[in-house]
Amino acid sequence: MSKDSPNFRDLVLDFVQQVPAGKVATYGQIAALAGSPRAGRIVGGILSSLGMEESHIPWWRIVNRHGYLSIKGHSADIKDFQRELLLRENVQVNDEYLVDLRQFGWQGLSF
DNA sequence: TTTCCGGCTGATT
DNA sequence: GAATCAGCCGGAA
Repeated sequence: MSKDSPNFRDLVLDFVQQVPAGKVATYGQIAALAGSPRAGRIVGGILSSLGMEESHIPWWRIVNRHGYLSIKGHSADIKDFQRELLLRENVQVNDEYLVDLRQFGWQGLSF
């Protein structure tokens, strides 16, 4: 791997940080922006690997294509934590950990 | 180095 | 809408 070439990881993190508060983005969205529309799973893997250390990255604003908090985390309460963070940003999350992408989907970039 | 799995997505059936 | 297939890139074994 060349270190002078921007990896997917770096690009993904950069885009995730550009997600405005009160909005959520999908893995595919970020992946597409990073250059690979099918690499959504990589985005998930990256965010999970980051952990809370990279707190400057709003990983909690990343949900899957259905608006579901697909985060796996190391604890079963991680989703509840993410839900609270989103609710605090005026993002409605129901009991199923589902977000209404029609309303909060981040479509201010490619859409 | 190779191989396999995975927090996904889009297209097709 | 649900099920299936293939492609994407990274990390662990």
